[in-house]
Amino acid sequence: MTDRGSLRSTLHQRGMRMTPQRQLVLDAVRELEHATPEQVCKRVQGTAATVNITTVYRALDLLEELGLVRHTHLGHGAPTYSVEEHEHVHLVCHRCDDIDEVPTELLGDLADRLDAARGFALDATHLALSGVCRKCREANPHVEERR
Amino acid sequence: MTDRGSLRSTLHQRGMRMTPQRQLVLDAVRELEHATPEQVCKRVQGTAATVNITTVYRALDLLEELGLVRHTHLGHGAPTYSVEEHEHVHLVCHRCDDIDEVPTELLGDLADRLDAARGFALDATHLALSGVCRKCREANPHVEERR
DNA sequence: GTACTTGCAAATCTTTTGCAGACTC
DNA sequence: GAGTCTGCAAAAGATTTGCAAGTAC
Repeated sequence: MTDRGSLRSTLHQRGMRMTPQRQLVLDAVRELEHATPEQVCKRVQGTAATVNITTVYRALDLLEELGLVRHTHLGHGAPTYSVEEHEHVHLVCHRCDDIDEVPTELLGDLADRLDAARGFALDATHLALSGVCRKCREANPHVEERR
Repeated sequence: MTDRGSLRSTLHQRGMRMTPQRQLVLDAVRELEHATPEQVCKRVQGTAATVNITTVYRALDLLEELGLVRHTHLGHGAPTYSVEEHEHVHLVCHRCDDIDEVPTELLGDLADRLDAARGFALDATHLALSGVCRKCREANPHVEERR
């Protein structure tokens, strides 16, 4: 149900439409990756200057409900949105705020272990792992400051 | 430098003091575990009603700078504070918002693998892992909704 | 015409900042 | 008396809500 046609009909069943604003928001999320609502709004306004941030929030909610985008908490406040297919684990450096991505396979059997230990179904892509990135470690090897 | 005496002298070196408000905030964090600034404030006000939320924020910042407390992003907005020694990985259920904790050892060699793959120094306690807890899975086994 | 969408303004919530008075040494 | 600490009020930033006007079918 990810292709354009079925998206339209999914919306239609609910009496909703794929409006230009919603399409622009979806496009912006696709293009930007890891964008905050604010950033998405800026991007959309590059094409259609009058689109309101309120509309962006509402569109993001709707698109998330439809399973087209998802949001990830990268720490320090702002959630970021990306398209649903964009599946990997995020690594956030809390020194420079850089975001790196690694395939979920790198987690190995962590999900299984959490399931076994606590019955917890891990959703690895929803949250980021925090730490210090290579660049920052090389720049300043001793501090392991946290934010 | 975690005991009361050296804390006092650390503060003193900076021309600062361990005021009743700061002590109350520290106590509240100790008692509550995973408390938001809001919750800490409520707790403190139970003892000293006039303490302002501003003071709580400032005390939390200071205590964090001193390495006595740390904050963790558990997703959906609010950071929560806990005492520094409180070291484990948090599992947040995004259905019921329940927080579970597992020893960091359960991550196995994840930290090593991230280091090897990306030179990333994982700080496992800073962020939570997100997913669905046992209770919610049993209550409603099919949905794997995200928040 | 009805129902959905949008933009705008205002409300809300969280966190930060400026400042004057109180307190400590 | 100098410098720190606090409470209050206001500012700032992010997100949500109410509502009237616009639009699609």
